Amino acid sequence: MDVFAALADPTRREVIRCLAEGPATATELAAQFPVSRQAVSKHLGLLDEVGLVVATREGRETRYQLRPEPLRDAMSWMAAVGARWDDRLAALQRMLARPRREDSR
Amino acid sequence: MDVFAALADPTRREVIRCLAEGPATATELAAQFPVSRQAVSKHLGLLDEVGLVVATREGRETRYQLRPEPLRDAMSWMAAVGARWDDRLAALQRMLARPRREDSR
DNA sequence: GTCATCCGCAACCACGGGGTTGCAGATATC
DNA sequence: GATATCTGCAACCCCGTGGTTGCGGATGAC
Repeated sequence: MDVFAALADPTRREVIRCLAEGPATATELAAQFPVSRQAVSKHLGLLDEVGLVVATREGRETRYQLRPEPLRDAMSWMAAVGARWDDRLAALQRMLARPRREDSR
Repeated sequence: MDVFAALADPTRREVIRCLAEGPATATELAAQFPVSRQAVSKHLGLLDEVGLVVATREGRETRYQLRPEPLRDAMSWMAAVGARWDDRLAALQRMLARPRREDSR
């Protein structure tokens, strides 16, 4: 399962959107979704495998936190593909290719 | 089927990569893949539905051409999600949000 | 200690989608 | 006109996966 496949599911994208506003547990997230806690938990497990999320256990609950780095990889691929067809994507590609160290957050 | 789902399949991504180097027909593409022509044709049909590709019939063959606009939409979503977690993604989001008219090549 | 939560694991189901093969239609080529 | 390509449509198979339910194990509250 790669990043694109992880982003393919609408529920998963919504989970990501929620996590973008702050860390949360599986049950908290499941409360705002029409699916069961187990389903959300599965999605979070997938997102964790791909690296889009990190899980930290605190007592009896585990908080999930967004990790946007894989998104940059995906965007890099897209920018590279579209670079020779779209000037703005070419500009984005140059931007993404430029390595920096003071990255995430 | 949305753009992310379209990008989820590795074969489809490879097709897109090939089309980035120039238009091609289904049979031409199938020649460089381990799958049948029909499979490639299906993928091209999907990519057409999503808008990542346009098909133009010339005589008895149909050429497929890349159309990178949907990629920008996808990148825009990702940038928006990661914006509050990553400064560079925030910069990209500002860049993608800026509307222009002299777009796709 | 007892009870209530929160969680993960496992089994199970249903559906979609990637792949194949086969065939019929349309277009160049001779 | 006869033939060879190029294509699209349809039927079919199989496996991955999103979803469910049920259960048992940890942890916190009383």
